[in-house]
Formats: sequence, C-alpha cells, structure tokens
Amino acid sequence: MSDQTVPDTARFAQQLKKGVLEMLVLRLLSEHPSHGYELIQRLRKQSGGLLDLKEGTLYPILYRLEDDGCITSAWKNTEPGKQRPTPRKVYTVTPQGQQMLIRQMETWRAFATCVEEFCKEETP
Amino acid sequence: MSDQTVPDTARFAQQLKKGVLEMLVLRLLSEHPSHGYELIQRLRKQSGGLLDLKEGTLYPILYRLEDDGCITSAWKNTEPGKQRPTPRKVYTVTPQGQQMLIRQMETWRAFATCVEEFCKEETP
DNA sequence: AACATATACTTAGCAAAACTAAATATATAC
DNA sequence: GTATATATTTAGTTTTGCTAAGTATATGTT
Repeated sequence: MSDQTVPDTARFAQQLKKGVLEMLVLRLLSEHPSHGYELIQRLRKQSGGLLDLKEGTLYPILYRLEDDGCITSAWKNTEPGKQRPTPRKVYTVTPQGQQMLIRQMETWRAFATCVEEFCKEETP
Repeated sequence: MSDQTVPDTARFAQQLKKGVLEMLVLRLLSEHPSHGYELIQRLRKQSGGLLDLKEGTLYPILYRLEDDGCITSAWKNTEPGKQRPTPRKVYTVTPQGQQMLIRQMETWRAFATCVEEFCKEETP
C-alpha cells in the first residue's frame, strides 16, 4: 500500500511541465514584457486554469532565464500618473532568448509528434 | 560564461521526457510483454532514434512501475527449443497498469493540446 | 587461447526542475 | 484594525532522467 499523499495523475501532470514552463514563459514574454505576478495570471488564463503556478515555481524560472541571458529585468516602481502599490520587476526577452524560444518550440514539436505516434497506434 | 558541458537544447529535450518515458513503456508493454533490453530497442526503433535510453534510465522505470503494481515480472531463463544466453525478466501490464496508462494518455493529450495553443499564436 | 562484442540486468550518485511553505512589504476594502 | 490583493524572495523536498560502473554469458574474430 503506497502512502499516496498525491494522486498519481497529479504527480504525472507535474512531471510533464518539466522544461515546458520555461518555454511558455519565454513565449508569453515574446508577445509582450510582463512582471512575475502578471505572468502567473496570463499562464492561468491562457491555459484555461490548467497551469496555475505558485510564486515559488515561477520566479526561479525567471532567475534562470535571466542568468542564461534569455531575458532582462528592470524595476518599475512608478507608472506615469499612477503610483504602483508595490515595486515590479518587468522582464523582457533578449535576442538570445528569442533564438532559444525558437529552438525549444522546434524541439517540443518534434518530441510531441513522436509521443503522439506511440499513443495513436492501436493493435490491429 | 557558462560551463556548458551539455548544450541547452539537449538539457531541454531531457526535461521533456520526464514522466513521458513511464507512459511510453507502459504503452509498449500494453501491446505485448517485453524484457528490459528489448524495450530499449523498441523505444529507439519506434521513435526513429529520438529515444535512445541507457539501461540506467530504463530499469529504474520498470522497478517503479512494478512497485506501483502497474506491471509484473517473470524470469524467463529458457525458451522452448533454444537456450537463452542470459536470463531475461519479462514484464507484463496489469489491469491496474492499463488503467494508469489510459489516465496518463488523457492527461498527456490535454497537456500537449494546451501547449500547442501557446505555441501557435502569432502576434497580429 | 585471448579478446572484443552483443546480450541482459543492477545500482550508486548526480543534476535539473517543479513543488511546498514561509517570509517580506504595500495599498485598498470592510 | 483586520483581511485581502498585489508582488518578490528563498530554503528545502521530491521526482526523474542521466552517467558510469559492475556482474555475467554466448558468439565471433584474430
């Protein structure tokens, strides 16, 4: 009997995100720059609730991408005509990050197609 | 300057496999039982070389699946009319494993569809 | 006979990434 | 005053794929 605190489908779904979240963050930022908290909301909305990241998941991804030179950050404490309650760190994709995104999307497509091949085969 | 022993595309591709390998192994075994070494070959062949697992990757997956009751194993030292060089451990999917496979394929499909949505959008 | 290769399973230890959980801080609503 | 929404940070855990090495037998090559 397994000490199943987490149902196995949740554990599986968690593993599927490995690597992909980085690609999706890069993808969203390539549409337009955002700060961390906003990215969490955009991910939740555009995924229909399937991707509901906690801060502890998203921010380390951003730090990694910045360390790798894929994005840059800039503090935006104020906005013209409106004082922000809390300081925001706005992230923008670099050309290097754009290249990375393209490579990752190609890699993803090839991988997903491969997996689909396995799944669709029915024993004749 | 990063100590890039592994190119970032390889690192990304490695992460994409997380969880999926377990599903694919279950999928292959649901077609017909196999032993470990044969599974490595079937994965390599059916993926067009994209999935080329080392033993140290595959066998722990099999042990996990067996611990979880998704597959059973049986030693097959001899074959009718032909002596095998080395003993083989043949794995078979259990009804529980079959259920798990179905759930995982559904989860995969939903996730992959979601990711495709992100990738296909072009800035208008 | 010595050696390499293909077969076949096992296992120890490492790296990467998502997770939980908590801490910090400000503005607004009740 | 307390709760809630906003917003960032970080420590520690778990899962999983990876490298690398070890064990063992049969077959082919020199």
